Amino acid sequence: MAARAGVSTVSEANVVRTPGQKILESILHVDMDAFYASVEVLKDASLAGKPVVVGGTGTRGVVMSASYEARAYGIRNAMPAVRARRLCPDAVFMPPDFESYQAHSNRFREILLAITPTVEPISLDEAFLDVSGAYLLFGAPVAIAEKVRRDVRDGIGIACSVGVGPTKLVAKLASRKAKPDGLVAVTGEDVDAFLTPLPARALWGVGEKTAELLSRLGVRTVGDLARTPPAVLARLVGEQQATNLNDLARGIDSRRVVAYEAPKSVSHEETFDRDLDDHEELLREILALSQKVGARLREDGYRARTVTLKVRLANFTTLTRSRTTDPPTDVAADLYHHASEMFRALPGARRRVRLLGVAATGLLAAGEQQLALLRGERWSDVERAVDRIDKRFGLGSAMPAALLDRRRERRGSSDRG
DNA sequence: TCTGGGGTCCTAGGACCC
DNA sequence: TCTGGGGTCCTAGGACCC
Repeated sequence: MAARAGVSTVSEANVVRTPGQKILESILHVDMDAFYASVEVLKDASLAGKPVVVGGTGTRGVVMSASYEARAYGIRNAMPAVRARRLCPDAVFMPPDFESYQAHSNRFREILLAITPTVEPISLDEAFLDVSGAYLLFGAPVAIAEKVRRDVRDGIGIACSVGVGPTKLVAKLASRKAKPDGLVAVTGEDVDAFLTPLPARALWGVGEKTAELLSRLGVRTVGDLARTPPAVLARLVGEQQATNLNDLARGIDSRRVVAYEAPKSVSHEETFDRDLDDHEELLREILALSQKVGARLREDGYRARTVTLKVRLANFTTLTRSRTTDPPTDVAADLYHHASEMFRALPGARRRVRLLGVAATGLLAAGEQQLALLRGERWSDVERAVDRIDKRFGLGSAMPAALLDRRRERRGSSDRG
């Protein structure tokens, strides 16, 4: 892997403009390589050089991260675990350790913030940087990209790949090309040549379904897409998406790097090891999910206007039901009240359920709250007290009596909490 | 091959209001 | 009597991203 480092680097001379001229290629996309798997190797050095897979330890898991040694066997992210096992029976399968990933991610963010405040985290292991204001301190974008790679490797011990470009899309695609452990910079005049040959699937917003629709039109590459009139595209994918795709394909992407955006929803869901059909058991799961969502809302200081229940049946069909509440709430008892009512109202009782989820949307920050908190105050106080107990004695120290059975049932099973 | 969990965004129809 | 137009909100479903 190390042998590939820096292979595709475009020389700095291509990027720097004469003084006074704007440096256009100032967006960096930084992406740590095989992040979860790399953290597991840091935690246990004996895993180094082995095929390591995070996820897929349960009966229904998918691969969440695979080391490059595992990828050599054809193992990919989001692949069902059973298939990954078949491809490489000797791979080490690890359950995810999100606390550790979060800690390494915080460190990652600190390293990036030491370069510029304009850091937009995309996930735990990935971020955009706008370094147009960092020239005097750290030099041209490509020099900064090299510094980021050094700092991340020295500070965390994990390799990362960096893409440099004039837009988010180009920077993102450049970092993908740079993987693993590399750096690719694309200048403004090279954007067309860079984008045109890529498969349409590479673009943001083109997934499996859209790629299939496009291929029926004979559209396979980004270049094909750029040549397709938006009106033709619109019949397939809708007005908005058509304009969006046509712009991206021609290198037009005006999205800025935004350091912080308020969350729009908070949710928890769980796929069960086996399909459930017992009504009481399902209601207990809905209560447990409501508890988690409520705790998150209070911790982050939001109240939700809308509660959504998600139910995936054994045959994978997915139903959602949502309800807008007045006043907004951060109280788990309220979330449960609505979610359980919506569950009971579903047609066709006694169906086998594969997954349940509870989501809170229409979030209002504490500052935006009206004074209309007349209902729910009592429960809110109770749950705040539970939050304090959890903080002192660990999550789950205090819980509704209805959940005690659930906890006992799960002890000693696959549940590690 | 048999499909996780956390999110964002879009579409489309219906209700409701002016 | 047989039918407006626009705006906004709500709900259900689905594609997509990491």
